[in-house]
Amino acid sequence: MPRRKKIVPKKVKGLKKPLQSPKGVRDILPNEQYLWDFVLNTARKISESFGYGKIETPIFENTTLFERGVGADTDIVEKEMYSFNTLGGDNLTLRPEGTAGVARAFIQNGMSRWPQPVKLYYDGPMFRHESPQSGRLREFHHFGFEILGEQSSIIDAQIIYLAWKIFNKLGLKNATVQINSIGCLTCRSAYKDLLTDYYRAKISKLCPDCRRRLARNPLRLLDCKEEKCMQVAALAPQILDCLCDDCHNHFKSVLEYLDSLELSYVLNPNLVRGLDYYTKTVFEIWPAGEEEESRQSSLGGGGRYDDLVELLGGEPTPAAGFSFGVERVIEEIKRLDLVKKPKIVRQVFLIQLGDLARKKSLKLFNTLMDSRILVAESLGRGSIKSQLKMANKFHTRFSLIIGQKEALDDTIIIRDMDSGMQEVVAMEKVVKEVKKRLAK
RNA sequence: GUGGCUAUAGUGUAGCGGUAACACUAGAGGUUGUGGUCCUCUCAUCUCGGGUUCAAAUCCCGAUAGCCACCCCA
Repeated sequence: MPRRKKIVPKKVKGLKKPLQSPKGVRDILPNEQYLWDFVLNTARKISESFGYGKIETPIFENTTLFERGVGADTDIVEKEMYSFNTLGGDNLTLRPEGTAGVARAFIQNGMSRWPQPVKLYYDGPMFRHESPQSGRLREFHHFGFEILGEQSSIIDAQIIYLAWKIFNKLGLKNATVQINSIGCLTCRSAYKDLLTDYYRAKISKLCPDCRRRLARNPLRLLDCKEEKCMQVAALAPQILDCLCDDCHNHFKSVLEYLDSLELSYVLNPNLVRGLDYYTKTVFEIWPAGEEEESRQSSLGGGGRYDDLVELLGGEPTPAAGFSFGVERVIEEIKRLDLVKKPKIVRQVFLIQLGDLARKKSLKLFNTLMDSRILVAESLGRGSIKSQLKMANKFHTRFSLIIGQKEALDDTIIIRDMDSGMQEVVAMEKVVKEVKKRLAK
Protein backbone atom coordinates (compact mmCIF):
# COMPACT_ATOMS: atom_id res chain seq x y z
CA MET A 1 0.00 0.00 0.00
CA PRO A 2 1.36 3.40 -0.86
CA ARG A 3 1.64 5.47 2.22
CA ARG A 4 -0.14 8.75 2.04
CA LYS A 5 1.48 11.79 3.43
CA LYS A 6 -0.74 13.70 5.72
CA ILE A 7 -1.50 16.93 4.04
CA VAL A 8 -1.53 19.93 6.28
CA PRO A 9 -1.67 22.90 4.00
CA LYS A 10 0.18 25.85 5.39
CA LYS A 11 -1.34 28.14 2.90
CA VAL A 12 -4.75 27.99 1.41
CA LYS A 13 -4.16 27.99 -2.28
CA GLY A 14 -4.60 31.29 -3.98
CA LEU A 15 -5.37 33.16 -0.83
CA LYS A 16 -1.96 34.58 -0.28
CA LYS A 17 -1.08 36.17 -3.55
CA PRO A 18 1.88 38.45 -2.99
CA LEU A 19 1.49 41.96 -4.22
CA GLN A 20 3.68 42.87 -7.14
CA SER A 21 4.97 46.14 -8.43
CA PRO A 22 3.25 47.45 -11.53
CA LYS A 23 4.61 46.47 -14.89
CA GLY A 24 7.83 48.05 -16.02
CA VAL A 25 9.07 49.48 -12.73
CA ARG A 26 11.69 48.07 -10.42
CA ASP A 27 13.36 48.41 -7.07
CA ILE A 28 16.93 49.55 -6.80
CA LEU A 29 18.42 47.54 -3.97
CA PRO A 30 21.31 48.36 -1.63
CA ASN A 31 23.75 46.11 -3.43
CA GLU A 32 23.45 48.03 -6.69
CA GLN A 33 23.61 51.50 -5.21
CA TYR A 34 27.34 51.73 -5.72
CA LEU A 35 26.78 51.76 -9.46
CA TRP A 36 24.17 54.49 -9.19
CA ASP A 37 26.45 56.51 -6.97
CA PHE A 38 29.33 56.03 -9.33
CA VAL A 39 27.39 57.15 -12.39
CA LEU A 40 25.52 60.04 -10.81
CA ASN A 41 28.40 61.36 -8.76
CA THR A 42 30.70 61.29 -11.76
CA ALA A 43 28.17 63.08 -13.94
CA ARG A 44 27.38 65.66 -11.28
CA LYS A 45 30.99 66.40 -10.56
CA ILE A 46 31.94 66.95 -14.17
CA SER A 47 28.83 69.03 -14.83
CA GLU A 48 29.64 71.25 -11.91
CA SER A 49 33.20 71.69 -13.03
CA PHE A 50 31.77 72.90 -16.34
CA GLY A 51 29.81 75.53 -14.47
CA TYR A 52 26.41 73.85 -14.34
CA GLY A 53 24.16 74.27 -11.33
CA LYS A 54 21.71 71.69 -10.16
CA ILE A 55 18.01 72.16 -10.71
CA GLU A 56 15.18 70.02 -9.49
CA THR A 57 11.88 70.33 -11.23
CA PRO A 58 8.65 68.59 -10.25
CA ILE A 59 8.01 65.02 -11.26
CA PHE A 60 4.63 66.00 -12.64
CA GLU A 61 3.72 69.02 -14.71
CA ASN A 62 0.67 70.27 -16.52
CA THR A 63 0.01 68.03 -19.47
CA THR A 64 0.01 71.04 -21.76
CA LEU A 65 3.69 71.55 -21.11
CA PHE A 66 4.59 68.29 -22.80
CA GLU A 67 1.96 68.57 -25.50
CA ARG A 68 3.39 71.89 -26.52
CA GLY A 69 7.02 71.23 -25.70
CA VAL A 70 7.67 67.69 -26.79
CA GLY A 71 5.08 67.91 -29.55
CA ALA A 72 1.55 66.60 -29.83
CA ASP A 73 2.42 64.39 -32.78
CA THR A 74 5.27 62.56 -31.14
CA ASP A 75 4.95 58.99 -29.93
CA ILE A 76 5.78 60.12 -26.43
CA VAL A 77 2.83 62.46 -26.18
CA GLU A 78 0.50 60.44 -28.33
CA LYS A 79 0.64 57.17 -26.49
CA GLU A 80 3.25 57.05 -23.78
CA MET A 81 2.33 59.62 -21.17
CA TYR A 82 1.10 58.96 -17.69
CA SER A 83 -1.57 61.62 -17.54
CA PHE A 84 -4.27 61.95 -14.94
CA ASN A 85 -6.92 64.30 -13.70
CA THR A 86 -6.62 65.59 -10.18
CA LEU A 87 -9.47 66.01 -7.75
CA GLY A 88 -9.17 69.72 -8.37
CA GLY A 89 -9.68 69.21 -12.07
CA ASP A 90 -6.14 69.76 -13.34
CA ASN A 91 -4.73 67.53 -16.00
CA LEU A 92 -1.22 66.54 -15.00
CA THR A 93 1.42 64.28 -16.47
CA LEU A 94 4.32 62.39 -14.99
CA ARG A 95 7.30 63.84 -16.80
CA PRO A 96 8.41 61.74 -19.77
CA GLU A 97 11.62 63.74 -20.12
CA GLY A 98 13.42 66.58 -18.43
CA THR A 99 13.99 69.37 -20.91
CA ALA A 100 10.47 70.74 -21.07
CA GLY A 101 10.35 71.13 -17.30
CA VAL A 102 13.67 72.92 -17.24
CA ALA A 103 12.56 75.27 -20.01
CA ARG A 104 9.38 75.99 -18.07
CA ALA A 105 11.39 76.71 -14.94
CA PHE A 106 13.65 79.01 -16.93
CA ILE A 107 10.69 81.12 -17.93
CA GLN A 108 8.87 81.00 -14.62
CA ASN A 109 11.89 81.97 -12.56
CA GLY A 110 12.95 84.83 -14.80
CA MET A 111 16.23 83.21 -15.71
CA SER A 112 16.46 85.35 -18.81
CA ARG A 113 17.59 88.05 -16.40
CA TRP A 114 20.34 85.91 -14.98
CA PRO A 115 23.85 86.13 -16.41
CA GLN A 116 23.65 84.34 -19.74
CA PRO A 117 23.90 81.59 -20.64
CA VAL A 118 22.18 79.68 -17.86
CA LYS A 119 23.64 76.25 -17.29
CA LEU A 120 21.61 73.64 -15.43
CA TYR A 121 21.83 69.93 -14.75
CA TYR A 122 19.34 67.51 -13.24
CA ASP A 123 18.70 63.89 -12.59
CA GLY A 124 15.66 61.91 -11.61
CA PRO A 125 12.92 59.56 -12.66
CA MET A 126 11.06 59.83 -15.96
CA PHE A 127 7.92 57.96 -16.95
CA ARG A 128 6.80 56.53 -20.24
CA HIS A 129 4.03 54.03 -20.79
CA GLU A 130 5.89 51.69 -23.09
CA SER A 131 6.09 47.97 -23.39
CA PRO A 132 9.02 47.11 -21.17
CA GLN A 133 12.01 45.01 -22.18
CA SER A 134 15.69 45.11 -21.45
CA GLY A 135 16.95 48.66 -21.27
CA ARG A 136 13.42 49.89 -21.38
CA LEU A 137 11.34 50.62 -18.34
CA ARG A 138 8.25 52.60 -17.54
CA GLU A 139 10.03 54.40 -14.77
CA PHE A 140 13.61 55.10 -15.69
CA HIS A 141 16.17 57.72 -14.78
CA HIS A 142 17.77 60.50 -16.70
CA PHE A 143 20.80 62.55 -16.01
CA GLY A 144 20.76 65.64 -18.18
CA PHE A 145 22.06 69.13 -18.60
CA GLU A 146 20.79 72.16 -20.45
CA ILE A 147 22.34 75.43 -21.49
CA LEU A 148 19.96 78.26 -22.24
CA GLY A 149 20.50 81.69 -23.75
CA GLU A 150 23.37 81.08 -26.11
CA GLN A 151 23.12 80.60 -29.82
CA SER A 152 26.75 80.18 -30.77
CA SER A 153 27.62 76.86 -32.29
CA ILE A 154 30.49 76.55 -29.86
CA ILE A 155 27.90 75.66 -27.25
CA ASP A 156 26.74 72.68 -29.27
CA ALA A 157 30.29 71.45 -29.40
CA GLN A 158 30.84 72.05 -25.73
CA ILE A 159 27.71 70.15 -24.78
CA ILE A 160 28.80 67.21 -26.87
CA TYR A 161 32.21 67.46 -25.31
CA LEU A 162 30.72 67.45 -21.82
CA ALA A 163 28.59 64.42 -22.64
CA TRP A 164 31.57 62.66 -24.13
CA LYS A 165 33.68 63.54 -21.14
CA ILE A 166 31.18 62.05 -18.72
CA PHE A 167 31.03 58.82 -20.70
CA ASN A 168 34.78 58.76 -20.85
CA LYS A 169 35.12 59.20 -17.12
CA LEU A 170 32.61 56.41 -16.63
CA GLY A 171 34.90 54.19 -18.64
CA LEU A 172 32.69 53.98 -21.72
CA LYS A 173 35.52 55.00 -24.00
CA ASN A 174 34.26 53.19 -27.06
CA ALA A 175 30.85 54.78 -27.11
CA THR A 176 30.39 56.72 -30.30
CA VAL A 177 28.99 60.17 -30.84
CA GLN A 178 26.46 60.12 -33.67
CA ILE A 179 25.69 63.55 -35.01
CA ASN A 180 23.41 65.17 -37.53
CA SER A 181 21.61 68.42 -38.18
CA ILE A 182 17.90 68.55 -38.77
CA GLY A 183 17.86 72.25 -39.58
CA CYS A 184 15.52 74.91 -38.36
CA LEU A 185 11.77 74.91 -38.76
CA THR A 186 11.98 76.44 -42.20
CA CYS A 187 14.52 74.22 -43.79
CA ARG A 188 13.15 71.15 -42.11
CA SER A 189 9.68 71.61 -43.47
CA ALA A 190 11.13 72.27 -46.90
CA TYR A 191 13.10 69.05 -46.56
CA LYS A 192 10.04 67.14 -45.42
CA ASP A 193 8.20 68.22 -48.53
CA LEU A 194 11.08 67.19 -50.68
CA LEU A 195 11.33 63.84 -48.95
CA THR A 196 7.62 63.23 -49.18
CA ASP A 197 7.69 63.91 -52.90
CA TYR A 198 10.61 61.57 -53.31
CA TYR A 199 8.92 58.76 -51.41
CA ARG A 200 5.53 59.31 -53.04
CA ALA A 201 7.14 58.52 -56.34
CA LYS A 202 8.45 55.24 -54.98
CA ILE A 203 5.54 54.29 -52.81
CA SER A 204 5.07 50.92 -54.46
CA LYS A 205 8.51 49.87 -53.29
CA LEU A 206 7.88 50.61 -49.64
CA CYS A 207 6.82 48.31 -46.85
CA PRO A 208 3.25 48.75 -45.54
CA ASP A 209 4.49 50.44 -42.38
CA CYS A 210 6.36 53.05 -44.29
CA ARG A 211 3.42 53.74 -46.57
CA ARG A 212 1.39 54.44 -43.52
CA ARG A 213 4.08 56.57 -41.92
CA LEU A 214 4.69 58.65 -44.99
CA ALA A 215 1.96 61.17 -44.39
CA ARG A 216 2.63 61.49 -40.72
CA ASN A 217 6.34 61.68 -40.37
CA PRO A 218 8.41 61.19 -43.51
CA LEU A 219 11.65 61.53 -41.55
CA ARG A 220 11.01 58.18 -39.94
CA LEU A 221 11.19 56.32 -43.23
CA LEU A 222 14.89 56.98 -43.35
CA ASP A 223 15.74 54.42 -40.73
CA CYS A 224 13.33 51.66 -41.67
CA LYS A 225 15.12 48.34 -41.68
CA GLU A 226 13.19 46.65 -44.46
CA GLU A 227 15.55 45.75 -47.26
CA LYS A 228 13.39 47.44 -49.89
CA CYS A 229 13.00 50.60 -47.89
CA MET A 230 16.68 50.82 -47.17
CA GLN A 231 17.38 50.76 -50.88
CA VAL A 232 14.97 53.58 -51.40
CA ALA A 233 16.37 55.48 -48.44
CA ALA A 234 19.90 55.21 -49.73
CA LEU A 235 19.08 57.46 -52.65
CA ALA A 236 16.76 59.78 -50.79
CA PRO A 237 17.61 63.46 -50.54
CA GLN A 238 19.57 64.21 -47.42
CA ILE A 239 18.69 66.89 -44.96
CA LEU A 240 22.27 68.09 -44.89
CA ASP A 241 21.93 69.09 -48.53
CA CYS A 242 18.79 71.05 -47.81
CA LEU A 243 19.87 73.19 -44.89
CA CYS A 244 19.49 76.91 -45.20
CA ASP A 245 22.68 78.95 -45.12
CA ASP A 246 22.41 79.72 -41.46
CA CYS A 247 21.84 76.11 -40.42
CA HIS A 248 24.48 74.89 -42.80
CA ASN A 249 27.11 77.23 -41.42
CA HIS A 250 26.09 76.50 -37.89
CA PHE A 251 26.50 72.78 -38.38
CA LYS A 252 29.75 73.17 -40.25
CA SER A 253 31.22 75.14 -37.41
CA VAL A 254 30.01 72.66 -34.80
CA LEU A 255 31.93 69.98 -36.63
CA GLU A 256 34.97 72.22 -36.83
CA TYR A 257 34.89 72.78 -33.11
CA LEU A 258 34.62 69.05 -32.53
CA ASP A 259 37.59 68.51 -34.81
CA SER A 260 39.62 70.98 -32.86
CA LEU A 261 38.68 69.16 -29.66
CA GLU A 262 39.90 66.02 -31.39
CA LEU A 263 36.62 64.44 -30.51
CA SER A 264 35.72 61.75 -32.99
CA TYR A 265 32.14 61.49 -34.18
CA VAL A 266 30.09 59.68 -36.75
CA LEU A 267 28.20 61.86 -39.18
CA ASN A 268 24.87 60.09 -39.34
CA PRO A 269 22.46 61.61 -41.85
CA ASN A 270 19.72 59.25 -40.74
CA LEU A 271 19.76 60.35 -37.13
CA VAL A 272 16.34 61.79 -36.35
CA ARG A 273 15.27 62.40 -32.82
CA GLY A 274 11.75 61.72 -31.70
CA LEU A 275 11.04 65.00 -29.97
CA ASP A 276 9.72 67.93 -31.89
CA TYR A 277 11.61 70.66 -30.12
CA TYR A 278 14.98 69.91 -31.66
CA THR A 279 16.49 72.26 -34.20
CA LYS A 280 19.80 72.18 -36.00
CA THR A 281 22.28 69.96 -34.15
CA VAL A 282 21.11 66.60 -32.87
CA PHE A 283 23.32 63.84 -31.51
CA GLU A 284 23.19 60.57 -29.68
CA ILE A 285 25.70 58.44 -27.87
CA TRP A 286 25.70 54.80 -28.83
CA PRO A 287 27.35 51.99 -26.98
CA ALA A 288 30.31 50.22 -28.54
CA GLY A 289 29.38 47.27 -30.73
CA GLU A 290 27.62 46.40 -33.93
CA GLU A 291 25.76 49.33 -35.34
CA GLU A 292 22.56 47.34 -35.61
CA GLU A 293 22.54 46.64 -31.89
CA SER A 294 23.89 49.98 -30.79
CA ARG A 295 21.21 52.05 -32.37
CA GLN A 296 18.60 50.04 -30.52
CA SER A 297 19.88 51.11 -27.18
CA SER A 298 21.14 54.63 -27.46
CA LEU A 299 22.70 55.57 -24.15
CA GLY A 300 21.78 59.20 -24.44
CA GLY A 301 20.84 61.95 -26.78
CA GLY A 302 20.46 65.63 -27.12
CA GLY A 303 20.75 68.61 -29.34
CA ARG A 304 19.78 72.19 -29.89
CA TYR A 305 16.26 73.46 -29.27
CA ASP A 306 16.15 77.10 -30.21
CA ASP A 307 12.37 77.38 -30.37
CA LEU A 308 11.30 75.61 -27.21
CA VAL A 309 11.38 78.45 -24.70
CA GLU A 310 9.43 80.72 -27.00
CA LEU A 311 6.99 77.91 -27.71
CA LEU A 312 6.28 77.71 -23.99
CA GLY A 313 5.61 81.41 -23.76
CA GLY A 314 9.03 82.81 -22.93
CA GLU A 315 11.21 85.20 -24.83
CA PRO A 316 13.00 83.67 -27.79
CA THR A 317 15.93 81.84 -26.21
CA PRO A 318 18.35 79.61 -28.05
CA ALA A 319 19.32 76.54 -26.07
CA ALA A 320 20.86 73.11 -26.20
CA GLY A 321 20.98 70.08 -23.97
CA PHE A 322 21.72 66.44 -23.47
CA SER A 323 20.49 63.62 -21.31
CA PHE A 324 21.37 60.00 -20.83
CA GLY A 325 19.55 57.00 -19.43
CA VAL A 326 21.07 56.05 -16.12
CA GLU A 327 19.85 52.44 -16.25
CA ARG A 328 21.24 51.94 -19.72
CA VAL A 329 24.57 53.40 -18.79
CA ILE A 330 24.71 51.19 -15.70
CA GLU A 331 23.90 48.14 -17.81
CA GLU A 332 26.70 49.03 -20.16
CA ILE A 333 29.12 49.50 -17.28
CA LYS A 334 28.10 46.14 -15.89
CA ARG A 335 28.42 44.51 -19.29
CA LEU A 336 31.96 45.79 -19.67
CA ASP A 337 32.68 45.00 -16.04
CA LEU A 338 34.13 48.43 -15.40
CA VAL A 339 33.50 48.96 -11.71
CA LYS A 340 34.31 46.71 -8.82
CA LYS A 341 31.82 46.44 -6.03
CA PRO A 342 33.29 48.11 -2.98
CA LYS A 343 33.73 46.01 0.12
CA ILE A 344 32.09 47.21 3.25
CA VAL A 345 34.86 48.03 5.68
CA ARG A 346 34.17 47.84 9.39
CA GLN A 347 36.96 48.04 11.90
CA VAL A 348 35.41 46.52 15.00
CA PHE A 349 32.41 44.40 15.85
CA LEU A 350 30.46 44.98 19.02
CA ILE A 351 29.21 41.94 20.94
CA GLN A 352 26.96 41.94 23.96
CA LEU A 353 25.68 39.27 26.33
CA GLY A 354 22.92 39.77 28.85
CA ASP A 355 20.50 42.58 29.59
CA LEU A 356 22.84 45.00 31.30
CA ALA A 357 25.50 44.50 28.63
CA ARG A 358 22.95 45.03 25.93
CA LYS A 359 21.95 48.34 27.44
CA LYS A 360 25.56 49.45 27.69
CA SER A 361 26.34 48.32 24.17
CA LEU A 362 23.92 50.77 22.64
CA LYS A 363 25.68 53.66 24.27
CA LEU A 364 29.09 52.29 23.46
CA PHE A 365 28.09 51.97 19.84
CA ASN A 366 27.43 55.69 19.76
CA THR A 367 30.67 56.51 21.52
CA LEU A 368 32.62 54.48 19.00
CA MET A 369 30.82 56.06 16.08
CA ASP A 370 31.43 59.54 17.43
CA SER A 371 35.10 58.66 17.73
CA ARG A 372 35.07 57.76 14.04
CA ILE A 373 35.59 54.09 14.53
CA LEU A 374 33.71 52.07 11.95
CA VAL A 375 31.71 49.67 14.02
CA ALA A 376 29.36 46.87 13.07
CA GLU A 377 26.99 45.07 15.38
CA SER A 378 24.19 42.59 15.60
CA LEU A 379 22.59 43.78 18.78
CA GLY A 380 19.44 41.80 18.22
CA ARG A 381 21.25 38.51 18.44
CA GLY A 382 21.61 36.69 21.72
CA SER A 383 24.39 34.16 21.69
CA ILE A 384 28.04 35.05 21.58
CA LYS A 385 28.53 32.39 18.98
CA SER A 386 26.18 33.84 16.46
CA GLN A 387 27.56 37.29 17.08
CA LEU A 388 31.09 36.14 16.45
CA LYS A 389 29.90 34.52 13.29
CA MET A 390 28.56 37.86 12.17
CA ALA A 391 31.82 39.52 13.16
CA ASN A 392 33.52 37.07 10.88
CA LYS A 393 31.32 37.97 7.96
CA PHE A 394 32.21 41.61 8.40
CA HIS A 395 35.91 40.76 8.40
CA THR A 396 36.55 43.05 11.33
CA ARG A 397 40.01 43.09 12.91
CA PHE A 398 38.68 43.28 16.45
CA SER A 399 35.60 42.33 18.36
CA LEU A 400 34.58 44.16 21.50
CA ILE A 401 32.79 41.91 23.93
CA ILE A 402 30.72 43.03 26.90
CA GLY A 403 29.43 40.13 28.95
CA GLN A 404 27.52 40.23 32.19
CA LYS A 405 30.74 40.27 34.18
CA GLU A 406 32.25 43.07 32.12
CA ALA A 407 29.08 45.08 32.34
CA LEU A 408 29.25 44.94 36.13
CA ASP A 409 32.99 45.67 36.28
CA ASP A 410 32.73 48.43 33.69
CA THR A 411 35.30 46.71 31.50
CA ILE A 412 35.33 45.30 28.01
CA ILE A 413 37.14 42.54 26.17
CA ILE A 414 39.06 43.38 23.03
CA ARG A 415 39.48 40.30 20.89
CA ASP A 416 41.92 40.18 18.00
CA MET A 417 40.07 38.25 15.32
CA ASP A 418 43.18 36.99 13.58
CA SER A 419 45.12 35.70 16.56
CA GLY A 420 42.26 35.08 18.95
CA MET A 421 44.11 36.97 21.67
CA GLN A 422 41.91 38.77 24.14
CA GLU A 423 42.52 41.55 26.59
CA VAL A 424 40.32 43.14 29.19
CA VAL A 425 40.40 46.93 29.36
CA ALA A 426 38.52 49.51 31.36
CA MET A 427 35.44 50.84 29.62
CA GLU A 428 36.58 54.45 29.60
CA LYS A 429 39.75 53.48 27.77
CA VAL A 430 38.09 51.51 24.95
CA VAL A 431 38.32 54.19 22.33
CA LYS A 432 41.94 54.88 23.08
CA GLU A 433 42.86 51.20 23.17
CA VAL A 434 40.99 50.39 19.99
CA LYS A 435 42.57 53.25 18.15
CA LYS A 436 46.00 52.22 19.35
CA ARG A 437 45.45 48.71 18.03
CA LEU A 438 43.98 49.82 14.76
CA ALA A 439 46.96 52.05 14.13
CA LYS A 440 49.34 49.11 14.21
C1' G B 1 -0.26 48.28 -29.22
C1' U B 2 1.18 43.50 -32.29
C1' G B 3 3.86 38.76 -32.55
C1' G B 4 7.29 34.88 -30.30
C1' C B 5 9.66 32.52 -25.97
C1' U B 6 9.59 31.77 -20.69
C1' A B 7 7.62 31.35 -15.32
C1' U B 8 9.97 25.60 -9.86
C1' A B 9 12.70 27.99 -2.36
C1' G B 10 16.06 34.59 -1.48
C1' U B 11 19.46 33.25 -5.99
C1' G B 12 20.89 29.71 -9.87
C1' U B 13 19.21 25.18 -11.57
C1' A B 14 17.02 19.56 -11.80
C1' G B 15 12.45 17.07 -12.38
C1' C B 16 9.14 16.45 -18.75
C1' G B 17 1.90 12.57 -16.11
C1' G B 18 2.54 8.93 -10.45
C1' U B 19 2.57 13.95 -5.80
C1' A B 20 9.47 18.24 -5.56
C1' A B 21 15.88 17.41 -6.01
C1' C B 22 20.74 19.91 -5.92
C1' A B 23 24.12 24.10 -5.03
C1' C B 24 24.74 28.71 -2.88
C1' U B 25 22.49 32.22 0.51
C1' A B 26 19.69 32.95 5.09
C1' G B 27 17.99 31.35 10.14
C1' A B 28 18.52 27.87 14.41
C1' G B 29 21.65 24.34 16.70
C1' G B 30 26.32 20.94 17.61
C1' U B 31 25.77 21.17 26.26
C1' U B 32 28.70 25.66 30.64
C1' G B 33 30.38 33.23 27.73
C1' U B 34 34.08 32.66 21.84
C1' G B 35 34.02 33.03 15.08
C1' G B 36 36.19 31.44 10.34
C1' U B 37 36.39 24.58 8.49
C1' C B 38 32.94 20.59 9.44
C1' C B 39 28.04 18.41 10.81
C1' U B 40 22.54 18.59 11.77
C1' C B 41 17.96 20.90 11.21
C1' U B 42 14.54 24.75 9.04
C1' C B 43 12.69 27.62 4.58
C1' A B 44 8.88 26.18 -2.31
C1' U B 45 3.05 21.81 -3.55
C1' C B 46 6.06 24.30 -8.31
C1' U B 47 3.32 32.81 -10.54
C1' C B 48 -2.23 33.01 -10.22
C1' G B 49 -7.09 30.98 -11.88
C1' G B 50 -9.63 27.26 -14.49
C1' G B 51 -9.78 22.57 -17.43
C1' U B 52 -8.26 17.31 -19.03
C1' U B 53 -6.92 12.78 -15.99
C1' C B 54 -7.74 7.66 -11.19
C1' A B 55 -3.32 10.97 -10.84
C1' A B 56 -0.50 17.48 -13.19
C1' A B 57 5.20 21.21 -11.43
C1' U B 58 4.77 18.16 -15.82
C1' C B 59 -0.79 18.41 -20.97
C1' C B 60 -4.66 22.38 -22.43
C1' C B 61 -7.02 27.38 -21.80
C1' G B 62 -7.00 32.21 -19.52
C1' A B 63 -4.72 36.04 -16.44
C1' U B 64 -0.26 38.26 -14.71
C1' A B 65 4.91 39.21 -15.03
C1' G B 66 9.79 38.75 -17.37
C1' C B 67 12.59 38.35 -21.85
C1' C B 68 12.97 39.03 -27.32
C1' A B 69 11.29 41.22 -31.99
C1' C B 70 8.37 45.15 -34.40
C1' C B 71 7.57 50.30 -33.10
C1' C B 72 9.89 53.95 -30.60
C1' C B 73 13.36 55.73 -27.41
C1' A B 74 16.95 56.61 -22.73
